[in-house]
Amino acid sequence: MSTSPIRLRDVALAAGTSTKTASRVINGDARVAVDTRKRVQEAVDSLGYQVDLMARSLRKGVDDTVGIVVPTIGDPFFAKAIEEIEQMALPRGINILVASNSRDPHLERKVVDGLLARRVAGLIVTPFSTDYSFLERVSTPVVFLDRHPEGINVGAVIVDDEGSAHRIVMHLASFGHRRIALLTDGLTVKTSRLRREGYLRAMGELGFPVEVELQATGCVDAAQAEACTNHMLDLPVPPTAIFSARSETSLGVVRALHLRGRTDIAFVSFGDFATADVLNPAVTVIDHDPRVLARKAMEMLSERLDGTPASADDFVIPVELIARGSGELPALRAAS
Amino acid sequence: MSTSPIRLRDVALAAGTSTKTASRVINGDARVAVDTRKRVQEAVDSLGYQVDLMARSLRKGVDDTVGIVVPTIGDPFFAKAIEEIEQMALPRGINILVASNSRDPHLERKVVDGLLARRVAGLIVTPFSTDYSFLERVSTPVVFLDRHPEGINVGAVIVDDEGSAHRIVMHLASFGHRRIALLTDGLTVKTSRLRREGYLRAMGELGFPVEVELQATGCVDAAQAEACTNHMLDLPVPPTAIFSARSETSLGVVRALHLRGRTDIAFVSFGDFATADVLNPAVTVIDHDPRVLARKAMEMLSERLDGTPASADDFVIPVELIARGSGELPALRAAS
DNA sequence: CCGGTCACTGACAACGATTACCTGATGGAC
DNA sequence: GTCCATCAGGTAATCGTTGTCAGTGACCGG
Repeated sequence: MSTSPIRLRDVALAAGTSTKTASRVINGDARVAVDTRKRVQEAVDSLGYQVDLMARSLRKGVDDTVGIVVPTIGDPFFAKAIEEIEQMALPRGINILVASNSRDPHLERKVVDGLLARRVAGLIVTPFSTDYSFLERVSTPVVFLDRHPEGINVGAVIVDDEGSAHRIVMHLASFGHRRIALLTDGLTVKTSRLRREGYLRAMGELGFPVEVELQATGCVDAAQAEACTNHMLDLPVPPTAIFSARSETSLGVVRALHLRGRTDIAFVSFGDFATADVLNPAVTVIDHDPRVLARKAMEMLSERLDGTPASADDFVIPVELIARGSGELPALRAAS
Repeated sequence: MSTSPIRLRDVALAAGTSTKTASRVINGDARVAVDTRKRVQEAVDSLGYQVDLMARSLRKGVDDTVGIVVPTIGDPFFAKAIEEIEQMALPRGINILVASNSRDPHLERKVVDGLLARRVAGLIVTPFSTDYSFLERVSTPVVFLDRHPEGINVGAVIVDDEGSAHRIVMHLASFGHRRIALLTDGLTVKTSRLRREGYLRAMGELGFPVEVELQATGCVDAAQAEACTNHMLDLPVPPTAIFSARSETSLGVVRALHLRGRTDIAFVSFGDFATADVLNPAVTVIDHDPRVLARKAMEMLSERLDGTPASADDFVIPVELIARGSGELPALRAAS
């Protein structure tokens, strides 16, 4: 059933040349006589030869592969980022290795080490919380996505987390809200910390009281966000507005609000999601587009692969607040 | 900045053994003296040695890697499938290579060849429409996901597409619908064909007229599905119920229905999606869970890697119809 | 005391491609 | 006619690891 694999030497034999010449033809080296080139080409075609990429990579020292590390692959935000990167890599003949750190810093280190051991040409990482100083000893180019890494002085492709969060709160306040709740991922995640800082700064500037019970800072997934939202709605004096700091937690918030029929509560999501504009009211969001971030990250990695040295500066992707209705609901009931 | 990589020979040198013995220690070979093992271990730790997986793979002939080919990575259905597979592979030390065929049969062939050239240990493929007979000449184990492949007599992990589609139509009919519209992907996609067959069979059994204008069979993405839905709603006699054959097209249908305020139209989606149960009315779906399919596929691939021969039988994952409201709306206006 | 088994170890080749270096031929300049 | 530059192509080393096989002592039963 299975045919023995065809090696370069078989091609060379068939074409009546040495492996070196065959190699030259395959790699597009100009210094081969037209006639010889043709013979090799024919041999390649008729035998159906395919380069053994393992062998090539071993010899070259790097694999034509880019590793991507994200917290969870199934999260649509990261899935779209991966898709974008894969699309950009395809024409260059670069394959994509995906790995998740499962929100575990220890595992993250292992996963990154594993990819490095594979001699990937480059790495795109959404850092979770590890200390990344070990990467300074590594020559593999790494680009950080969505979060600035800790322990290493390398730039990342990010958005203005703090400023955007600040803006969301200001937006809600302009519609009369004072009791504004915050839902974030765990605070070990850098983006969560920054978005919370923006929230706190805005609340401070507005002179609004910052209440602990209005901050849910451990919402890892939609289910937890839903539980937290329900809990807040059950407070003696519930919030009149909710700011969800991640699109995945937003799904949980939406669920809670809709299932309880409390769509009168204002809501803004940091990050868009499917059906956000279909819900009633449609959800106001910060347009945090993973594709744009991913594209820039891959561009930077490509440059790095071509020799451009790493920059320590972050690249900040501008984002917009898309008002769709849920964020513009007024605070009907006089705030506490 | 970048240190020269540490090779096995460096470890062997430091431990005062041969590379072979060092290799034995690293691979957990029992036949090494305790003392020697310790010395090698220490050398590994102090030097920070990491196996060069390229070299190992070349030597072994296979790479500890599984390739996954899907139409689009960003589609939540496939993203979740990839996630599940990655999670299962992680403890086995297997890495995941993802590639999309971008809905292009020609590209699909190239992508698969590329992965094979990389000597992946195995492949999980959602076939798009290529003739897969070329895989019969290949010894790499392949498991097909979600769709039965053409041109090769190998089983796949699928659901009962035809039967489930039939069931959806029957369900809608039981609420008085006769003018039931169908939205599918292109008919070159096997699942689209089968789901349409189920639709046609049910319509035939019910004695309902099958109208061409109620079948949109080229809805590649949500945007096209939205356009098709709008077109159908503009018909002189619009459908009273819609059956969307993919969760991604369902997003487009939902969009059209909600933006036009036509949530009185019954709707069933083949495949669940985020916020499906939050919408008003909540969307009735066939619970076509990518994780379950992916888990089974990876289990089959694992067995294949351990030597179990391929089976020609499909493995059919049972699915359920989850009634949430949208599929149980009555056909108010007397059907044509 | 000898042959045999066992535990441990190392030298060497091999995986399949690329590449540094080299050879032989050609042809034009002088 | 000789010499050198240039081109085509070959030989062998190499990438880092592991499989094969051989070899060294130690220990055991007879």
